[in-house]
Amino acid sequence: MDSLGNRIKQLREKLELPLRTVAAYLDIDQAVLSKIEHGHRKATREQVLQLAKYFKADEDELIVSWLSDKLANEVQDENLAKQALKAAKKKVDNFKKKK
Amino acid sequence: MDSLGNRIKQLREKLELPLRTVAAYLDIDQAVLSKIEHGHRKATREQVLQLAKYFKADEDELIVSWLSDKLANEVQDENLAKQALKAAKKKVDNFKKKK
DNA sequence: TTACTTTTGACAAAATTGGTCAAAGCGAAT
DNA sequence: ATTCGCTTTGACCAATTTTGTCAAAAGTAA
Repeated sequence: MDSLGNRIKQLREKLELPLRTVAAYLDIDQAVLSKIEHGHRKATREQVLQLAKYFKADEDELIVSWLSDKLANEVQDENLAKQALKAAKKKVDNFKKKK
Repeated sequence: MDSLGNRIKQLREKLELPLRTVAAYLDIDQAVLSKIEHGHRKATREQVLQLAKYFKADEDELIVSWLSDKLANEVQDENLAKQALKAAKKKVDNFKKKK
């Protein structure tokens, strides 16, 4: 699974579009999009959805990519990252049962 | 795996201490500690470490509890939570290899 | 009721996020 | 070597979120 940044960079380059064009569609400065592609900034949820639409890409795939970036980021430097992810999974499972 | 809040509430009640006392040790208002115990506020990393020390509890256990709370929280309402966690795990594994 | 603890909500300061803008860096074409 | 368009970087700013205080309300036990 790629980072969201890599993924949208691929998509953009396949169409040979400049940052400017895609950024305009998202209504942000191209600088921000550049940073998103490189993982120096996080995209917002809304932006991910817009990007999926724009590139006619699978929305779920991009969301998973985006979410997992956030998760990975949050624990990456932690020694206990793996255990935390495992425990988080259980918590989420449990939460789902309640509904 | 319990939430951090539950865990420290257990620890505090076993010693029959009021919020006030533990909060004083953390140098925060008891209101904040109450909220942390109930999961209405997140603790800071530093606070988790202080709590482990205070209660002579296992630091790693509390950190995992705290981290997994954060992770679970971030994806809890997402349909794709499970897939995101799975993908995050791979990303973290990959990251570790690089070091 | 009184005395103590806990919970809640309004508020404020500090930190983080999400953006703009301008300048610098890079590559390809002339 | 210069220029042209695209990309990257960094300084700065506004808006949002976080982290805490304080005071009052709600519980609880004597």
